[in-house]
Amino acid sequence: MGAPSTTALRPLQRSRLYEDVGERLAEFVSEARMTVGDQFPPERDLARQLHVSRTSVRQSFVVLQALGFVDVRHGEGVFLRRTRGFGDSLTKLLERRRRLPDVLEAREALEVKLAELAARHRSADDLRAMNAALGQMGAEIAAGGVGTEGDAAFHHAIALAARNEILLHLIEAMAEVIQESRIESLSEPGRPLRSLEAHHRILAAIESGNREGAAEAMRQHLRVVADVSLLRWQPEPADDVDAAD
Amino acid sequence: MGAPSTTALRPLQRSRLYEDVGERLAEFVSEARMTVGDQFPPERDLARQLHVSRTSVRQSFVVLQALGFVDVRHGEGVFLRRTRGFGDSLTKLLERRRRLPDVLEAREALEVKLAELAARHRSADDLRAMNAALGQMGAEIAAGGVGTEGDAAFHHAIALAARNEILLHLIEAMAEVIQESRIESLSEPGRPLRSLEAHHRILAAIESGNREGAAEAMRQHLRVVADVSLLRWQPEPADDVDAAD
DNA sequence: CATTGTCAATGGTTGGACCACTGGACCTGT
DNA sequence: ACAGGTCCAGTGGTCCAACCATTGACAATG
Repeated sequence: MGAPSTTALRPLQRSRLYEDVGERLAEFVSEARMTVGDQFPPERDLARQLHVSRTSVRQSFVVLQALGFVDVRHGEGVFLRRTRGFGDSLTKLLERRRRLPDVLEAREALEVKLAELAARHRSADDLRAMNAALGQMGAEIAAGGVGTEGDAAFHHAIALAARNEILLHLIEAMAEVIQESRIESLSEPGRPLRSLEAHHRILAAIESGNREGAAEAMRQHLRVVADVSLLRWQPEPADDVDAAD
Repeated sequence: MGAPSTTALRPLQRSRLYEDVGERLAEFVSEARMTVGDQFPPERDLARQLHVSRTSVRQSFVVLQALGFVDVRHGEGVFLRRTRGFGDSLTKLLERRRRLPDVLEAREALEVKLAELAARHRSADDLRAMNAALGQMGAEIAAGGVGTEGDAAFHHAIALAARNEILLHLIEAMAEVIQESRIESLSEPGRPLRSLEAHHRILAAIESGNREGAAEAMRQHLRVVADVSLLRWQPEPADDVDAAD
């Protein structure tokens, strides 16, 4: 461990072949000016031209199909299904820190709606879960913690109470990034208690079935959270050139 | 075509092998009580037990990795990354018609926020695109059409103007299903013109930078659309038993 | 002209071979 | 004993060659 941390000796990471192939295919789509519905060259040709096995090409297409970018039809060929964001799946997008403002805005869009729906659909069990989460958060804070677990549990309970699988899926896809901003926010002095109070207001609105009130309480809460997160946030210099916009 | 339509002779459709393997793996995860971080059996073993080639098993894992469910580590093995919704990706969720209310609610959550952001960030180019879309929609209607293309172009232009890649990605993931409801809605007598008027109100708010007004105009517009769609909507009986809820 | 049969093109699957990486067992000199 | 190095079995990564299954077009047939 005594050696200086050099740039040259950083761990070299080899990407998987099918990932590289996927990138080339993305390049090809734009170079060849392909539009939705167009057909790709046969797998065998692509394999020959890229100097990889057909297996690797196929793995790429399997992934691209799973992500909804292409349409693989037995006996016909492979077809382009949508162009936008061919290279960046949601996961990849979320990995970039400099997207934090985007994430916070998206979170607000989803959670405000979730709170509104929760106020409409909440059951006795849902309310119990939310209460338990707040109890947990209080206990965490009393024990000297910042209450991240209780916080996460509360928001999750609301998402479940909203009874909307699509929204639940979307918010869960962003769970990891949201967790990061949550930790930042709750580490601010005085924040845990203030957040806990905001949560109680949200819960009260949901419990009484006040949809607009629940939505508004959630919006206020998230704006504060976002504000704190953004203060600590330093945008990274763009590591790639996405000139097109 | 004179033969009676029998149940037995319906076209049999084979799913892809790696999809079946994926389902088995999902079953395995729950049967084996696997939790996050646990390791899967080696690919070779799985291939032998499932009576498929190792290639097919690998294709499954490649897809599962792309969807974020597993972690494939060269030289080590394959590990479970998250349990939630192993079986149902967003795509699969969206394929189910009986989720229409969920889709419409999710759409409202996203598009209302997009309108608000568009009112803040719109450039001259954005406004031109929106105007062009409304022109196209008007032309379609004048030509006897219902204006679906112009409608789609308008909403897309707003999504672009919002300058939020995450939200853009989310709304695009739902583009297909939204298009279906769009067609239904605009097929209603008198709807195309009424929609066009609503669009003009939204555009006016965005153009003047009135964030709250843009959000509210969009909300009103979508509530009408949702209302009409829901009237025609017939929930399908559950085709699967998801008892857990 | 409609129907049927044939066939080339293309994706789907297989089994086996070999390479690359990881982690632990084992050896070795001190 | 211990630190260090070596070796090796296990595991994922890639390739190849062959064959199966499906599709669409075209020729042969009536």
